[in-house]
Amino acid sequence: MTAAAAATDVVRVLIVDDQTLFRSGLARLLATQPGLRVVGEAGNGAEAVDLVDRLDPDVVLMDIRMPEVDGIEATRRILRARPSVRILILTTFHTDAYVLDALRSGASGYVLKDSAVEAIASSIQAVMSSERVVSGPIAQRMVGMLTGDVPTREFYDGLTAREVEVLKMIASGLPNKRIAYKLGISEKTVRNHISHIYEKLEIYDRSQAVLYAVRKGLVDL
Amino acid sequence: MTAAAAATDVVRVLIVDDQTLFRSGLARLLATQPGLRVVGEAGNGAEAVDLVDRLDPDVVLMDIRMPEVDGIEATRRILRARPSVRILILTTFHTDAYVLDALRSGASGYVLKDSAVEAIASSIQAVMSSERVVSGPIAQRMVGMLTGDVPTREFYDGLTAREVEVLKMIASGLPNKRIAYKLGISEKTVRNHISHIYEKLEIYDRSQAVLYAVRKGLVDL
DNA sequence: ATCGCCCTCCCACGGCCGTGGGAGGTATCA
DNA sequence: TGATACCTCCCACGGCCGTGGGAGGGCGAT
Repeated sequence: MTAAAAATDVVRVLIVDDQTLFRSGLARLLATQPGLRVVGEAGNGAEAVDLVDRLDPDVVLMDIRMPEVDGIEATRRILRARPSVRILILTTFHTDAYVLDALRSGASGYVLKDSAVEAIASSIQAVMSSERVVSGPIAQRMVGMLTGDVPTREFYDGLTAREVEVLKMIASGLPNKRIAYKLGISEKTVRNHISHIYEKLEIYDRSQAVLYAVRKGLVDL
Repeated sequence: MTAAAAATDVVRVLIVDDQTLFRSGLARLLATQPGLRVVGEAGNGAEAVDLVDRLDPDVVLMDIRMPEVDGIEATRRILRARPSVRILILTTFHTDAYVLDALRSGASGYVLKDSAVEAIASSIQAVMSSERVVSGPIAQRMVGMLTGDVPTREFYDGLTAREVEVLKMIASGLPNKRIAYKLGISEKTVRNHISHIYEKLEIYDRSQAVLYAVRKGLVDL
């Protein structure tokens, strides 16, 4: 199947992004690149899953943040149905927490939206032949987090999984009491976690924690 | 001058956006639209000012959030040098506080990035002939805020200017004490403002205020 | 001129938040 | 088997935060 695609030497690409302008502009740009053919466009995750099934692309260029079904969930569903499809994440920032989740869900790599077309094109070719592709400075570290057994740590300045969990809730505007209730632990324990978070992030209060979380993409806006 | 452009019946367009992929994709798309010619692209505000001077476009498609010189400052500089140039703001969200500033700085209108090419094209034609152009639901309200004398109010759910000022500081992570100091007022007064803010926004604490501000684009990330 | 809105300031109170230090349990690693 | 790190819980304390109600001055509209 993948051999058939390789035989014709043309990579079939599906573009998924909720911004119409960006999506169709990218389609137009990629059409000029040799060895690529844009076979379709989708505006959300659900549509993407459906189109993959019908169009049988080799590579899916996938935006992460989308209404309804986001890129991560779409990646999971697509790979569950068709493990041979390569998925390449499109993202605006390299400090996006969702990129991690997407890669963990089986995406083959990610590229920044602030790239030249040629970079996208070569990344597509790369994921077709070899392994993972990442662009941006902290790329190596992120890959290490996935291939190596180093969990999520270190990307969040040393926060433990539990602490990240608490931080997310803080950044959703929840008071300590409800965080404690939701996690099924004491409120005192929550406060301990928070103290440790502040220490590691070198901040002083709740508001700055919210800002940190927003910047790291830990919360939906 | 503008008559000359109208005579040749082709609108000269300059595209300004820091995302390379989006920028060149849009250029490619607009090239297919009749009556338009993309004469150049700029990746930041400074470059935009320079290119307007050299390329003499009729309309500038301007992104707001850019590194270095942002779209608002670029709009001001361009219009100061060439008042006849029409500037059309490109934005992702219609709840972007910067859109207001941009329109106040003399931009002729704004369009959402999530639009079809045809919409962009017709908006360009519209600003060439007539007046302001806005897309999206709350469009009318925003225009009213500019043409009418209604200041910034109502866009921020009824917050007064002072309250917005305080909210911005909250959203920067400042404690009440420093907010009071910076504004040269008592800390008690700051607390009063904050209580009013909470009441109007129907929220309960600081964290949610930060989230509101972030969503409204009141703070830089 | 009177009403309403905004900004300013005060007192007092209760609650939430963050810190300090201590302590017990469970993993993993050397 | 220690050592280390994590998660859990406790007590106690001080400070910051948000609310209540009250009050005065300024400014624009009716």
